[in-house]
Amino acid sequence: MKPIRVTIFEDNRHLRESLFYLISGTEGFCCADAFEDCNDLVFQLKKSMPDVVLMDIEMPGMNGIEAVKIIKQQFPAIQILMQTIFYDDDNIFNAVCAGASGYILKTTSPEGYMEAIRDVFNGGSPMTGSVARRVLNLFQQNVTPKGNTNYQLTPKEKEILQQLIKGKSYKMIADAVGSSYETVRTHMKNIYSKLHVNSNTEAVLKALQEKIV
Amino acid sequence: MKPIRVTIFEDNRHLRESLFYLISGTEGFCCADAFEDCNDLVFQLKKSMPDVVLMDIEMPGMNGIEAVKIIKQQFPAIQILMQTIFYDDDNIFNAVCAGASGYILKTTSPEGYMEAIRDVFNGGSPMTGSVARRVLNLFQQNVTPKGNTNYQLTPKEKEILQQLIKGKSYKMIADAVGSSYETVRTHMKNIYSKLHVNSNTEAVLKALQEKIV
DNA sequence: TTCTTAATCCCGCATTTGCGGTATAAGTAA
DNA sequence: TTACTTATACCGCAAATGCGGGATTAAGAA
Repeated sequence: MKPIRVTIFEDNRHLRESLFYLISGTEGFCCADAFEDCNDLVFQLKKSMPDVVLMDIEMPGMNGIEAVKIIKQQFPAIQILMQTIFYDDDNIFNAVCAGASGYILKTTSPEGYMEAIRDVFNGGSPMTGSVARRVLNLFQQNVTPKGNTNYQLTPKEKEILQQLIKGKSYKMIADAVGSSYETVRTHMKNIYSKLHVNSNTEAVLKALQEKIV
Repeated sequence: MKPIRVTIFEDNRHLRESLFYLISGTEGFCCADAFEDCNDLVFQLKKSMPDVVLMDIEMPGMNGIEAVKIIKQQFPAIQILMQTIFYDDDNIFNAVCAGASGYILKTTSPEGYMEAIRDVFNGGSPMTGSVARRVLNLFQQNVTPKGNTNYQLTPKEKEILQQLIKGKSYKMIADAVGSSYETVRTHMKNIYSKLHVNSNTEAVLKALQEKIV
């Protein structure tokens, strides 16, 4: 069984060295390298070829989020475990979007660290319950803005609205749904009235936001 | 210190009773009730007033996801921990959207169960690394559809596009950005040309989809 | 200095849209 | 039967939009 190769990016020297010895000293792991910043990021990674990168978010020079983007672009196979001191929604959000796979706090125990590294390596996304909660909150906010409000659109109206949010004009919609231009206009009037909007852009916006379609 | 009150919804009798005794027998916990289905869900919850609900996804009658929606609507303070046999993206997605706070597998150890219950109670979202990974994947898919294509919009053009996707008319935009109506029209022409669209609905659609704004 | 870009503004015209009517046929609920 | 809803269709008009021009100014780049 090959050991899991880990490369560390962490500006705090004490923590960096502690992690280095922790990882090197654990059966089944191997600390390929440890850097204090992301200079020569790509070059260093090419040399050390890690399975897992342990990335600090707060660093001088290039920050951890930027580094994650680059790593994921250049080495999509590398799993990235973020470590940070803070619970910061923006950072969590950005790290996740950039492609980080796990997110742990620096207060995590040595055993926790090793388990998290093993977990990301095995395709998991280790994160403490509190970080996960924040991710879920962001998820709920962004992915399901609402979806509860009911505008009582008839099937035909929904069909026409669907066409509208594809960017079609009334004429094209009429053609698409097999009704006359004037009929589409009538339906649109009713849709606008039900959605409480008064322009096509507002209708598109509302339809997309509230996932009426 | 008050014990954490837990109510179980789980159709498998063996597991339900095991969990009941596990929770009741653990210091600091109290199993308020245990049901095999979600009939009289609201009534039962009013009676048992739990802090945490342990909810099975696969159940006869009302499924766990529906139940979550109702619970979150009626009792927003109750934390819900989903338990399931499967890793199913759709279920994870739906449960999260419905308002579940944690997601564990039934193969979790008794200690794991208790820790997860404590974690949701304390505002965390316990989930195994593999579940978290699926949530993150869904997150990345839904929240960052693309974002790579670059249309070279100038700052002013972006500003105007931002106003447009709020549903404003040219006149209102002119007012909002402090330019004349005619200037806005000129910018719009350029925006349309850069985005390769030829109507405001298409522009809104493209702007929202590709997160140009 | 010249060239380019971004931002500003105006005109005109054909088309589209928003909104006010009116009206008919089919199906459904009271 | 009598409403009500849904879908259908048309007219007219004011306003908004899309698109073709042209033009000036300030700021940088070559």
